[in-house]
Amino acid sequence: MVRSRASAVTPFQTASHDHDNCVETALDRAAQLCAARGARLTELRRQVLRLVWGGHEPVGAYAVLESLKRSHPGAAPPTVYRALDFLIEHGLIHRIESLNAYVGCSRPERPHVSQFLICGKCGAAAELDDPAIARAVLRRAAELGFVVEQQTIELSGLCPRCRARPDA
Amino acid sequence: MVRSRASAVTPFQTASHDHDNCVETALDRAAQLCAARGARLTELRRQVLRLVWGGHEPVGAYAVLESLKRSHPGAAPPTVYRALDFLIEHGLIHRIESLNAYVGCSRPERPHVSQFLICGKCGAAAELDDPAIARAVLRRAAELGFVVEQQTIELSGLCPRCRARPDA
DNA sequence: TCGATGATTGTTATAATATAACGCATCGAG
DNA sequence: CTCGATGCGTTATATTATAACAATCATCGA
Ligand SMILES: [Zn+2]
Ligand SMILES: [Zn+2]
Ligand SMILES: [Zn+2]
Ligand SMILES: [Zn+2]
Repeated sequence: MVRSRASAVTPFQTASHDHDNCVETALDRAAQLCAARGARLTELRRQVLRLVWGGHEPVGAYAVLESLKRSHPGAAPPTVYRALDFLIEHGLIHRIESLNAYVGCSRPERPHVSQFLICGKCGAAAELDDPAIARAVLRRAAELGFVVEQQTIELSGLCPRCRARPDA
Repeated sequence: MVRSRASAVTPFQTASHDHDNCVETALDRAAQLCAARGARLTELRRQVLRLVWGGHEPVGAYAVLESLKRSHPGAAPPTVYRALDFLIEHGLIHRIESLNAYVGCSRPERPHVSQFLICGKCGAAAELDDPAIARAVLRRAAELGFVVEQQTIELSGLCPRCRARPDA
């Protein structure tokens, strides 16, 4: 049996996770990517991206809006939705359909399909890029003559940490 | 290699599909299932189920409401949502998260996980019950110590029939 | 049969999520 | 500079879903 490489650890964050650094890294990568593509990561979009990256839990558009108003008093729903649209188009965040919420993308360098594990207890969402799942899905679709354009794969349940602690 | 049985044809409907019969069968099965479980498939719930089964395209709650009003003038949003909740609880319909819409379940006899192929052109949704996909998903989750409670797997794209016709 | 009980439905209001439409500002190419 | 495209402000509205409480109905034991 082939062993996973060291990088294939849990995609859920551990207690020692340095999230401030995590967010700064994500913002820097976003700036680089947008520059490379000629896309404008304006200050507004950057702030929305930072707010979506506030944690590893998906966050709703109106929650982003409330936070954004602190630094940007005139913000209204279109302000946020337009920024979210931009960030999604450029693969910097993903939309979680089953929650009507948004979460930062962990590998924005290139477009990809991903799968999400979403903990119902702590709210954390882990992004997977599992070739076996993608392969199984595409294989079956191909057998049926269906051309897949977009995949929404969201698994809700209990993450390892919440499973370990019986309650909270 | 193991060959699929004859029943494993495309889950998309063909031109010869007798949908009136399809709906009646679904309603009869629903009645039987509810009777066996001691659940009450009231006339209201039965009508909502019939409306959701109006086609093999997922249908929104407010579209159901508009249709329902013809036979049930006093209907309001809670009327529909409560019926939809009942039907989902008993596995008679599924909710499509990526569309905020509802579609009849093709195999309501027992609870199951399913995957949906949704055509962006004609709107049809086909329900799969592919063990390979389910296995790949559960396997990866288990490796990560994640307990899966619910699966949302929705693939949008182009169905075989729409792919065949270049345009419409 | 009667009435207690829980399930179902009626009704009104409101919450939560998302988009339409239009105008102004800004930026960069030519 | 001027034009055209993009970004953003602003107001209003669309779409999806739920809260809360009253009225009615079904069922079943006393
Ligand atoms: Zn982090
Ligand atoms: Zn049919
Ligand atoms: Zn089903
Ligand atoms: Zn189609």
